[in-house]
Amino acid sequence: MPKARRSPLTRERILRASVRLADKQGLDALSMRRLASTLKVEAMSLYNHVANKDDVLDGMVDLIIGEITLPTAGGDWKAAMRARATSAHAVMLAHPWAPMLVVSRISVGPNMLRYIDATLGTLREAGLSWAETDRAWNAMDSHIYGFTLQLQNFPVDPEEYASAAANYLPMLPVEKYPYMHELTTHVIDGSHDGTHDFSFGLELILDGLDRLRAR
Amino acid sequence: MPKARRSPLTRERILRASVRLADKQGLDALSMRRLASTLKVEAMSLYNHVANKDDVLDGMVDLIIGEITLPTAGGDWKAAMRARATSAHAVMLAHPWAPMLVVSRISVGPNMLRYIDATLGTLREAGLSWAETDRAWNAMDSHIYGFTLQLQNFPVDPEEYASAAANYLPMLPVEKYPYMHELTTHVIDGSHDGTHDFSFGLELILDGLDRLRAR
DNA sequence: TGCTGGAACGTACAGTGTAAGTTTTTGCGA
DNA sequence: TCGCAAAAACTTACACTGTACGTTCCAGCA
Repeated sequence: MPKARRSPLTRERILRASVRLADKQGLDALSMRRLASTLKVEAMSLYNHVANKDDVLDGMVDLIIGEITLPTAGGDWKAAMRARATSAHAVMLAHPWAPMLVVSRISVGPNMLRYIDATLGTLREAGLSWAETDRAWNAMDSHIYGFTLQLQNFPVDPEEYASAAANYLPMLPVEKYPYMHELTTHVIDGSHDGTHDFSFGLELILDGLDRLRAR
Repeated sequence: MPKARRSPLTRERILRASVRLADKQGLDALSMRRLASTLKVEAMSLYNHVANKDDVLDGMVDLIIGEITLPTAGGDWKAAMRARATSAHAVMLAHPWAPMLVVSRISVGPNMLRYIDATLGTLREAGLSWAETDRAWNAMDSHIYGFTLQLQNFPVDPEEYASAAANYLPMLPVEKYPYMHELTTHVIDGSHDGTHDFSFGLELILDGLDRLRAR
């Protein structure tokens, strides 16, 4: 008689479940007990496969970094950088817990290392010096993480933003905060949609790098 | 007989103690009980002056935002933006817990509002449209927060970095991560100090904005 | 058939934020 | 100076956290 054998717990399954849970319920909801329960297991059983909660978080980061499309050196470096930044941004929007986690720990997972190496390679082969490559990489990543983190405090939908702005307006008296007040009115009346454009800052950086390269 | 009267607890004192504790012991060490004990008081007494822990965190953010030197419109906008970005960066280095908190919550404290208003005003008076002002502000802040957050995972001291790099090198086999490997060797031998320069990315953005303005 | 190693389980502990109830301290009017 | 009300501190309690430690179960091999 074939007994219902429990499907084996693995590090892989645990990490996938973590990502799913954090995506759906938020990072705060990710506790070892809750994670275990989604896998129909007790909390302590997880520790047979992962070292501790930090290990889980590290694993989650490397897992989703693997979703970013890698740039390839040799072709149009600007297009490659634009593509990788946009992809990274999109991945982090799909996993809102990710940017916070990425910037608050040193990641040395295989996906992360490959991702960094591909980025450095593209910049270097585009003609930047090593120091420029390092700083260009850092500047672009600052934009990616900084922008994505800031975006998470804003309603993405322009209409939603307009109505949210209307609610905020009373907190912004003209005499105290004249510029915020006026900017907000422009958002409300639709003459500025208030959308923060990821590519705006990105293109400033890319153009600047291009001029650096030309010299 | 004059009894030793306890100095009165206030929201102000609580927030200052929070900042001090977080500066010294890190944000993780900031619990309501520990915070209370530094004030020689029980945890629940704090709730007579602050709504809850989130209120404390919000207050801490606004407190340190007040340390940033405000830009003023009318003069050299680029110098003003450079000064405010550098000041913001410096403040966040002095309070390493700050950037994380700032980007993970919507701040509407008086200091924050004044800070934003001054920034928007300077950009607007420099000749940018409202949409450009909004996006320029966002791009610069992305750099400030993103850069500062990334910096916190790196040893600040170049020598420290060089020796840390030597430790990392074995994790970066040439055949798998050729570019990271070579960059690391340059850091080790001192031909590139590995320092990530805050002004590098900032100037790229400022120059880009200047060209935008000129058009 | 019995043993062994691995994996899941159960219990326990120190810590968290904070609701609710109790006691102490303080400032003020009589 | 006294008495009292209100403010503020304290105490207890609860549900939750990560995880150390010890027990139990079970599949695969001798």
